[in-house]
Amino acid sequence: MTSILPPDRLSLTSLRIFVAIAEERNLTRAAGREAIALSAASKRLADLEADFGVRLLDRTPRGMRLTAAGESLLHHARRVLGAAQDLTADMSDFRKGVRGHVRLLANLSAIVAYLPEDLERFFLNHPDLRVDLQERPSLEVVRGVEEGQAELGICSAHADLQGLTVVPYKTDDLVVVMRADHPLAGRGPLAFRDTLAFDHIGLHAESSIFMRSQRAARDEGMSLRRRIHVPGFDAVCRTVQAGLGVALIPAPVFGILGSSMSLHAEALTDPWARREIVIVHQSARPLSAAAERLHDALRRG
Amino acid sequence: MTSILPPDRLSLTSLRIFVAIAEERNLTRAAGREAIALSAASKRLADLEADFGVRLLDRTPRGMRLTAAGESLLHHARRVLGAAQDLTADMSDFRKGVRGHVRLLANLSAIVAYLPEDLERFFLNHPDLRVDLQERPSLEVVRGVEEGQAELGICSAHADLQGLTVVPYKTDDLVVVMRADHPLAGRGPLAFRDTLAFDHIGLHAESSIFMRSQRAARDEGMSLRRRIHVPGFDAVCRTVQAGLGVALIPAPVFGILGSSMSLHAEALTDPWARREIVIVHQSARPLSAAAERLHDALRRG
DNA sequence: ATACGCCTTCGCCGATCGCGAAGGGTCACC
DNA sequence: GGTGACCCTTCGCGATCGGCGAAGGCGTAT
Repeated sequence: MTSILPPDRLSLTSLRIFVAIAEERNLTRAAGREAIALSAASKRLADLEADFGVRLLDRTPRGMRLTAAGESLLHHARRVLGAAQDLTADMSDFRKGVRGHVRLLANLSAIVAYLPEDLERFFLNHPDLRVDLQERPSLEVVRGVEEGQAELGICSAHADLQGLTVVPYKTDDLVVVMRADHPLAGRGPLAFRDTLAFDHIGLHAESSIFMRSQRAARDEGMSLRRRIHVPGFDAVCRTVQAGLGVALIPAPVFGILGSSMSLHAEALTDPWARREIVIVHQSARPLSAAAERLHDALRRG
Repeated sequence: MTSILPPDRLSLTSLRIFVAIAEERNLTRAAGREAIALSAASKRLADLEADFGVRLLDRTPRGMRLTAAGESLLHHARRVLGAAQDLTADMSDFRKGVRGHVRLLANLSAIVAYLPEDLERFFLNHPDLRVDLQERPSLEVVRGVEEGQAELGICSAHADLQGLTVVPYKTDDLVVVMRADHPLAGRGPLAFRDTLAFDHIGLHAESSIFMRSQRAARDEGMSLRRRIHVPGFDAVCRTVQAGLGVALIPAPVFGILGSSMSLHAEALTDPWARREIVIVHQSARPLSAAAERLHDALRRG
């Protein structure tokens, strides 16, 4: 039974140097890049191999080549170093006077439409707090909060929310954006059905807007003509501007992006176009002081 | 401009000890637990605080209490140490003779229905390879492969697969499971519509089976009566057995779980009940030798 | 007041780490 | 087939780091 060597004997410096060697495939260059003597780098590598009992690189006359074990270590080392990097970055914030940190997951609509102003106001009142905001599709927001990756989540209300505390955040309405010269422009509020004759520009396939509209198309007994998926509402709008089709976006997003691009929007009359956006957190664990503040601020926002 | 201190000055040992202190909220006990002298633990903690320039714990006469910065560090430290743990575990495999490691993401259906036998056969031919298998909903399988978290993915074919190389893996058919005394039992192949009068037991909301059947319900102009979501097909079957409703599961899964639970299954006639399951990987990056082997084995499986 | 629990500081010693120098391969080019 | 250009490894030395136990400060309990 070879006991797994405790993570102790492992040094982040060695990992960093290993990554450099693996990337450069050349000890000399790697040592230069890491500002360390060639001999020291060599020793660290040899020690790693000795500790793990595994050859990590095949030495060739003109450099080094990763073994399978080396490939695996490279992958893991990057993860470890990335996590360490995040750690120091956060600590550095605290040193600069930050007094609290909240991890927040939110869907793209919320990030584009509502969070900027709400967070701005929040930071005015709490300059000493910081928010780590990550974009996720609504379903993954829920998962992330359940798993404790983040304390707070913002997502559309239709995910499976049991075990979480839910408070309403915003209500938003989807609108149809199109070029000003589009046949549908100026016709007033539209039924989703009316848009099905045209190509739709969508976010990535996990987005709740896309899933929703696809379902709605089925409900109409038709299928959604989606010509392209692009990342981000700005890309959606530019694509619409290019005349590739129409798109569904939250009304506030149109207010931000659409006007400056001289696009046109019509309201959508279907009931599902009104979406409830909520704030969620684990019911079991109490919120940190910082998260509590943010939660309050968003709820009142 | 305070430069972020490089991850170098960070020692995994210090992090481990910090975690112990934070958990025990008592230096003496933490030092005992980590088998280190009290003085050494104290010094490591002091050094951490000095390096980060931040107070991590408030000293009270009866122990220690985490500050906000300490809470944050605890979170990060756990991540870093977890990653380091994974690293050493994998390296330990290699030392024991493993010659390759493949990270594989798959949806639950594949994991339950097909992978066990295919992997068994694979390991017979390749006892020196190892597979890290993680369950994800199909959409996240795709994301994981795109982001390089795993080399190979197995998912249903309907996700957005551009940029990935796709080969067919299996075709499976969904069946309706129910208790033997259920009204629908023994009526022969069913249309999904016929099941809508009864409660449905579902996997978590991200599962493609659930999303699919919900869409199908809409297509029928009805809504799915879902009484409960449970994690895992075994839980689904037990819930069905308890008489809480019917459920859709892949036919092979019924073969494995259903019979021993004296459940009954009927085929589903709707065309969407036949699902294509595929193997995907990044087209851009070449597969490692080990992944190549697994890919071949699964494809032929 | 005394004793106890909890943390910090200090001085000493052994282990670790980095550096430069020396060494030994392979390949390319005369 | 020598010679030089690379590329990596090994070795010995000095500096630094990290651990240990002893001594000390501080608050609380008795």
